[in-house]
Amino acid sequence: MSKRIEAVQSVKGTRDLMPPETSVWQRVEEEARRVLRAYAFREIRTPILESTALFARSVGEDTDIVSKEMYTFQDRDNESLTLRPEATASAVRAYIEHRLFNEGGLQKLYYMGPMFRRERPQKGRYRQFYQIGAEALGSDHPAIDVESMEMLVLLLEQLSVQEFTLLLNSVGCPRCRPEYLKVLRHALEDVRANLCRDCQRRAVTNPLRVLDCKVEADQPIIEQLPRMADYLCPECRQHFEAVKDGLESRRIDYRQAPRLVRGLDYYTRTTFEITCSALGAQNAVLGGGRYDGLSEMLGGPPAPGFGFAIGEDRLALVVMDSIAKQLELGPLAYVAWIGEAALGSAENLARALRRQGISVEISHQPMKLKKSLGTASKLAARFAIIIGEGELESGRYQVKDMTTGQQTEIETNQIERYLQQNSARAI
RNA sequence: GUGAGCGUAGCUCAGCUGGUAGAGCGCCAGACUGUGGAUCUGGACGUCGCGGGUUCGAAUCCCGUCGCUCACCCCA
Repeated sequence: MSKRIEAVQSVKGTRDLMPPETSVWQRVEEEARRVLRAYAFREIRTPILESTALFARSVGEDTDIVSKEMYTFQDRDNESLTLRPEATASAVRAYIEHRLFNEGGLQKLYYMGPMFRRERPQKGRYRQFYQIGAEALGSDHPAIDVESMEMLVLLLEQLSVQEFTLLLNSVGCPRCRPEYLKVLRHALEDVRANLCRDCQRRAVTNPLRVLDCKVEADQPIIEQLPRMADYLCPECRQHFEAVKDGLESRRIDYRQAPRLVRGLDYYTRTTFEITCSALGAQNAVLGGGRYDGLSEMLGGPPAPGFGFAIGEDRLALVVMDSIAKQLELGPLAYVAWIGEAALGSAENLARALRRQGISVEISHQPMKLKKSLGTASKLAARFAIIIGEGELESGRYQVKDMTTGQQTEIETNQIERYLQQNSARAI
């Protein structure tokens, strides 16, 4: 007996994006491109596959991402390759490789595409996920930080995202951060016993994480812990103040988040995140910050930078409810033909309209008119064009507006114009 | 990687303490042979996630496995 063949399914943590969801993604990407272009960012496309060393050196050997989440394999010539877990490293690598620093001034680049991290999937977290990111390289001016955040807030507004919070912090630089960590560790030793179980562990493994604890009972203790902001060196402090002033003068709401910690080693000074309550546990829609030493870590010249990544999966999730329905547009016209004699004329009309970029659907099989209109209705077509014996003879086709039920006879060569004029919406 | 919950028709789900499957929505057809969305009537559709075990008998109980969800962790 033959055994039933098991259906192959998508691999864990990856998924197919299907209509109507894809129309939300298209909307998000269109708007992102528009806003990025408005702020003079230009697109780059880097490989998804990179040398493992790139991420080890930039993101950091000891981070979770590098130490346990990367898809890494030996190529046939034994080179170690990795599916990118993020793209800032790639962007900076490309910046160095193509000597963009020789062009002087600021280089503003953006990218979008899939990233890979082998984590346990859950809502808003996938093994293949998508980011839209941008990097501004070649300046450490605080206005870069402010302008980027301004742009992101604009993007969210354009996408009608309602409830979001901008969280801001400074993680200092290689000069002042170690000093703070020492102080924090010391402070934690005294209060450790009173913290929750998780924090007792974090106090040793990753003291910064204690600051991010959500347990109610721990909050009073955490409040009392030393803050990075109080240990910034003069330069970092000045930068932080300038960023805050910039946001305030532009009327951009933010919340200072002394506990906001980012898990990548290359961050310096400004770090930020925008969260959305609608997302649940994985509530960060986007995040980023400054990385003034990254170029040098990757063998390039000094080139301070600021960048961010938007979690497209999460942003799409937030945008979904509000606009998914209104984005689902059917074809502008459905061609309903009656009888084999009308098929040729119907196909000619469909082709002519389609060549003008008008979205048209047509049946390749004979159907009763009733069924044709039912299909047009189901597809949410705006118009149905009816072509039968009478229409063939007169050369005037019936054009029915499916929203009003109104029907008009239109000269064949006038149909395109009629459709354009009588539809308020885009093709 | 750890812990918990869940996988039954295309979708949302019901199925009590084991007696080999049901509803709503959707789909198809007809009432209505060139006019859709409403109504009525009829119809099709299930590897009960997969594999094994217990049993006379398993969607139901047990074990394993895959997947999803939630939390931890981490981050986008």
